[in-house]
This record gives sequence, structure tokens and C-alpha cells, in this order.
Amino acid sequence: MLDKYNFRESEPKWEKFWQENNVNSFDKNSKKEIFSIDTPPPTVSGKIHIGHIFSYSQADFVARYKRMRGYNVLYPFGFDDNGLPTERLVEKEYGVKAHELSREEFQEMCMNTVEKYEKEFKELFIRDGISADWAHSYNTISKRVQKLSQKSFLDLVKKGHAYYGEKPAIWCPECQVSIAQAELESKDIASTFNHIKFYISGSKDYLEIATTRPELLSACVCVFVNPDDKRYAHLVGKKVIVPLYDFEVPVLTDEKADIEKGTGAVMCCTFGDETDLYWQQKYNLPIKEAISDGGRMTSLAGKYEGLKIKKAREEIIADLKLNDLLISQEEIVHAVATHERCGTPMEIKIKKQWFISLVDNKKLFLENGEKINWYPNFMYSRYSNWVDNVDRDWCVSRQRYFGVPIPVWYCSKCGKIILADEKDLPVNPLTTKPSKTCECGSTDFIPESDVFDTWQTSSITPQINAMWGEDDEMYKKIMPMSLRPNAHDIIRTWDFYTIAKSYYHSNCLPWKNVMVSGFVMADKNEKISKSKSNSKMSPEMLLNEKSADVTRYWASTGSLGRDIVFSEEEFKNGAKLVNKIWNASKFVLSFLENYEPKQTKLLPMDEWIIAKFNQMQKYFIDYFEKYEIGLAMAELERFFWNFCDNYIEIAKNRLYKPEIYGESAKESAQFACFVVLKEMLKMFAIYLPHITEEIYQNYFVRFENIKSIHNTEISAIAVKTPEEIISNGDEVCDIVSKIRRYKSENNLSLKEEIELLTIQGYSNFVKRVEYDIKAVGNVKEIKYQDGDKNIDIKMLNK
RNA sequence: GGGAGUUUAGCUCAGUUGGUAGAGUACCUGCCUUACAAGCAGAGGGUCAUAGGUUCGAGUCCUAUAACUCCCACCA
Repeated sequence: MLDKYNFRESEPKWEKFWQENNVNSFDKNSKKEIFSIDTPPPTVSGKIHIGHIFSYSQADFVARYKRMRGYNVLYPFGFDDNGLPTERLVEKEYGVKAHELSREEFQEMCMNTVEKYEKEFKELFIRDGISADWAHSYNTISKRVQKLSQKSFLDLVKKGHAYYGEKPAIWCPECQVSIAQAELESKDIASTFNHIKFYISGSKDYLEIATTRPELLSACVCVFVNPDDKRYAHLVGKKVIVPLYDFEVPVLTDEKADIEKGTGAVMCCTFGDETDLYWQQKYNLPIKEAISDGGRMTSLAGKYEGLKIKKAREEIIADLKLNDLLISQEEIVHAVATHERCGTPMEIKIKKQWFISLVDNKKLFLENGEKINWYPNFMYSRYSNWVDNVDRDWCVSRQRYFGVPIPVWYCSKCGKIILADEKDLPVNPLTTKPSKTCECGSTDFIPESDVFDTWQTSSITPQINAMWGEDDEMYKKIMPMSLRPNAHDIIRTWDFYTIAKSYYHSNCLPWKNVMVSGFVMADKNEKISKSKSNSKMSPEMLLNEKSADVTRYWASTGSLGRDIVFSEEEFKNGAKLVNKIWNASKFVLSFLENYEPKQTKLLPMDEWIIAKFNQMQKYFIDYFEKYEIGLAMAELERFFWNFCDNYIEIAKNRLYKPEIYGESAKESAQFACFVVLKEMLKMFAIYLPHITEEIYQNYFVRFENIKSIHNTEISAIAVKTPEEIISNGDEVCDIVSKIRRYKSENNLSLKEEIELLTIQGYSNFVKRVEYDIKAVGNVKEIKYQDGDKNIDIKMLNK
């Protein structure tokens, strides 16, 4: 019935079949309970790596499980295509710089690139058997999503959660864009502590100050010492002279000046770091800008104007040396906040920007986060840890091109902010004008040219999926969504912002459950990274060389939330399992040709395997309800190998030889084989959708009358089995195992005939299945006696 | 410095409510058994990180400690 299995032919065949037959479709009109998944829209940045395959497969297991447990599953799939990653990709692919082109030209390039990659991504995910409903897909740059993103923004403005303000923002001089706190990454960078002379005004003495950023001397506004620092008490209130620039700054005191650090005296520049910002605000210090948006020195820096930060630092140090102002240098490694995308140390710049308030509502975000079930549970502390530490509002303006426009204008006369009308969305303020005149009567407006941070849009994926503002009934039905699956790196961005937005928009949770998957590591302590190209296998290689099913098996093996090190070895078990499933099915089905399933009087060992199956399924379901997909699989797998190695070995004699054991003994085995294999395959279908479909379509489809195995339901086998059957049957396996051990220890073939088997101390149950024991052990005669549990074997030729 | 995770067989990991230490893999031994040698059967292999405590009984609960990992903070 089944022949050879060739995954290279079979897998794409069924993938096509599923798409054509809408096997994974969400049914809007169904009365079934909805299970909805807020799939992470992958960033279009060129490559999908095996980490994606790993975590998307894990989410897919849940989708398939829920579908087969009778839920109406909404499994949408989006692409996050706007934003910096795409721009960088396009700049690289076309060899252009965004700012050298017109906005339209550049956007068109982006659109083309995005389209190309999204097609590739989609094909790859389909190839992995991801059962998303592609009719419910979206991309963040589409008109529809732009509209929702802008609607979200306007809603926040109206509710007072988004505001326009001139505030210090975190600035990346490399990307020339403002970034959010969540986009910072702390990096250990080698630097030099430079001990510099600040002469005391009107004196030959100097104050020694240690700094890693001498290039900011021109932006120095004062010097701080600790109020308790006796060394400098005499200088407080005096003035010191900034070296090279020869202007005076006051010496002030503040607790934040650390006596232990450096020399205990610190220069405050606007802005070298967050502490400078703190001091500037606390003491209302003047603001001096020494660094331009592009990371070059401004005219304030005098002769260093135009130099890049690093170069300016070198030259200033050289000049300090030359003028005998440098006392000493000390090599250090210190943590520096950098832009996670490019690794450039951040700067602080005062900019007029749009912000979404976060700091004021931290408590509510924590409370809402706590209401969500986090799997594994400890991942909640990642979230709460982050929220606790948030100390700035979310800057959402980006001085970039390919993104959702901020739908506002500013009156050129009175400066009033004009918001776009919701009915006009999506709006591009650069190409359209407000529909009415300004209150001051002016009709001249300055359009906002910034676009949104990409997270401003990605943080409303539940709203996008639930048709917010488009279908109220659907929105009420879907929100909060059932599940958010994502890896642990984006808890602080995607999870956090999404929780915040849902609270602001609808005072609700975005989802009930979060399932956090681990990372695939290239090596211990080494993340897979594109730049290092340390990933030994690409997703394409895995899918084409190992098969999608085997790759998915690999994805099922890790513990939820824990990182795993990639190892090709781990694919061996999957390959063995797939092969075994095929062979076992082939064998079992060879006895089921022309079989018509009918309830028969079952023999005990057939009841046993059914009872074992039902028991295993309970554990399986328990694990799945906790999103423990790996443990669920282990449970199923263990049962399956037991089914093969014990049950089939027992049953096959009755299947082969009805003339000896009787027709009804065969029918009993047939029934058990039929139901157990069928139900087992359904469970395997969650993980191994292709091979199980192949077997199902070859045989079981005509009994189930359902077009795909993936549309069937997982359920217990409805056969009543006696209470004691499991332990009784296990005892039989124990006896069989002892027989095998005897033969193995005596270097005998397992088919060697046993003249006399004496079974001692086992329950009476074994007598009832004597024929099975005889058959599987090739035993001529069995005797029973009382005593401690044991067996004795007599061979003829011994 | 704050938060979290991990530590069980050579390796990768299970171990539910406390009750005689488990699987897979590797190694070793045997078996061509009328599905599968990508198979089957079997053997050896563990002071459950350490030290205390609770308990009749602790891998499991409590307290400390150590090592490794991750997140956050640390830019003078």
C-alpha cells in the first residue's frame, strides 16, 4: 500500500495541497471557539536564519494542536517591512544612500526589495509547514496597516498619551536617527581615561579631571565634586579654566559625583551621557552642542570642527599633550550604550520629537503584564525587570524615509499642530494638506517629514489582526488574542509596547498567553549572527537536506524558553523517527487492506495498547496546555516506539496466521492497529505534517472523510478498557523482556524456540494471553507456579 | 550592583503532589527475527554542583555557597 517515501517529492506536494484546499483557513462564521495567534511579523532584512525556523515551528505546533482540538484557529502572518533594517538592506543592494535620492525614488526601491523578500520568506515558511492562514497576512507598510498605525497614534494624542516636545532624545550619529531606550544595547568598549589639567582661575594650581570624552571639552558647562569630598571643598564655588578652550566654568557639588571614580571631580558636558543630562535638568545648566547630527564636531569645537568624534578625540588628546595639559592616560574597558543595529555609541540631542508616554504608567503595565500567562513563567520577570527600569518615554519619531508617516502638519504662522482627520487616513503630510485652515486663519503648513519608529506599528499587531476599527464584531471576538509567541529578545520591545498600546487603546490585554522560545546558538555563548556568518546551516539547507519534518522535529526537542546550541547530530533522531513511522505504517497497513473497521471483541493485549494510547494522550494534552511542546512530543514518541517494539511484535503473529490463532484474533489486532495508528498519526501530524498527510491520504482518508489529516480532531479512542489492563499488559511486556534478555545473554537469536517456559508469581492475567507470549517468544510450552516473580527457561539444545 | 535561569550517566536532556535514580545518544555484547540493519535485543555507566536544615524519608522543600549563562544598570 505504501511504497517508498521521498520527502523531496512529498513535502512540496502536500504544501501545495494545503494551500489549494484552505486547510489552515480561519472560518469567520464558525461557532467554534476561537484560538488566535499574534504571529511575530519577521523583519525584512534579507535573511531568515535557523533561529526563525526554530521558534516559528514551535508556534506552529500550538496552532496545529489547537486546530486539531476543535478550535477555530486564527493564525495570521505578517511582515514587518518598514523601518531602518529595510532601508539598510536597500542601500546595500542598490549601492545607494537614502538621502542622496528623492524620497519617492528610494521608497520605490524599498517596495521592490520588500516584495521580493516577502515572497521568499513566505515560500520558506510554507516549506517548513507553517500552517498560517495566508489570507490573513499583512505587511506593515501596506496602506491598511499605515492607516491603523496612524489611527493608533491619533488615538494616543487625543487621549494625551502621545505628545510633541523638545526633549533630549537618544541619537545615533551613524544612522542619524533618534532611537528609543529599547533599541540600546550595552557594549563593552575599550577606551582611555584621560587625566587632564583644569587650571583654577587666578591660580597656578590645577584641578585634575579624568574623562573618556575629551572631545567634549568645548561643551563643558561646569565641574562637579561630591559635597563630602574634602579634597575639593576649597574649590567649590570657584572657577576653573577649560583646557585648550580657555573659558571658565564653575565648580559645583552634587551627590552623583562619585568620590571613588576617576579623580572624584567630573566635568559636565551637554551632553556626554545620561548623568550630564540629569545635571543639566537639575541645575538648569546651559546647553552647548559640540556634536552635529551626523556625528561631527560643530563650530563650537573650534579648530576641530567637521572632524568625526573619534578623530577629534585623537587630535584633542595630542594637543593636550603638546600643551602639557595631559597628566596621564589609563586604558579601560567600560560599558557604553550603543545603537543595537549598528553598534555606534549613542549621543544625546535636544530635538523636537513625538513621544509616547510610558514612565507615568509603569505600574499599570506591570499589572497588565502580570495578568498574562507567561510560558515559561519566569519570563515575566524579564518583562517586569525591563518595565521597572524604563526611565524615558518612547520617542517614536524617526528621521527616515521608508516608514509610516506621522500624520501631522504644523502651522507655519502660529506653530499649532494640525492632526490629520481619521477619515482621511492613511495620510502622507508631505503630499497632502490639512482639510481645513488653521485656527489662526493661515493655510500655510509645514508637513512633518519624520516617519514612525517601526515598533509604533508592530505594537498594534493584535489590533491589525483583530480588524480594529474595521470590524467591531470581530474585534470584540478576537481581543484579547489567545497567544503571542516570540523569542526572549523582544520581550522589552514588542511585548512591552504591545501591552502598553492595548491598554491605552482599549484598556485591555493584547493576549492571554505569551509563549517565549529560546535562541538557537551557533556555539556555546555565541549567538547566530549574519555578520559572523557562523550559522552552519541555512534554513534552505535544513529543509532541502534534512526535510521539513525532520527540521520541525528538531525544533520540538528543546525546552521552552531555553537556548539550544545547534547540532547536526540532533537531526539523526528525527530522521530515524520519520523513517520508523513510515515503516511501521507500511507494515501495519499491509494487514489492513480491504479492512472495514468494526467493533470486535478485543483480546487483552489489544485492549492494553488502546488503554496505553489513551493514557499517553492525556499526558500529551496536559503538556500541550502548558505549551510544553517538547515534553508532549517525548511522551508520544515513547509510546510509539513501545507500540512498534512490543505491541506490533505481539500482534503480528495473529495478523500473519489467522489459521492458527483464529480469524477473530486477527480482527481484534486489526482493529487495535487501525485505531491506534490512526490516532497516533494525528498527533504526530502536529510536528510532522508532511509524512503523516502522505500516510493519511494513502489510507485513512476514506474512513475519516475529511480532506486533510490536519482537519481531523485529536481525541481519545472510544473503547472501554478494563481497569487493570495497563499494569497487566505491562507485566506481559516484562515477561517478554526477560525472555529476550535470556536469549541475548546466551547469544541466541530471538526466534530460537523455547522448549519450556516456567512463569512464576505473575498474575493470572498472563494465562489469558498465553498465546501472545508463546508467539512473541517462540515458546512451545508454558508452566505456571507460585513464588516470587520470575521466569525459568528451558531450551531444547542446552 | 539589580533580576532571572542552569548545574542529574561520557554527551543531550526528562524527573509532575517528597517514597528504591530515567530516556535518547555514545561505548560494549549479541541477533540477518516473514516491516524496518537508518533495524532488534541486552550489558555496563550517576556522592543528582557543594554545605547545612526540615522530614520516618529529599534529585524534589528551606537556607547559604560555588560555577556557568542570560537580561538590566554601570559611559566622569
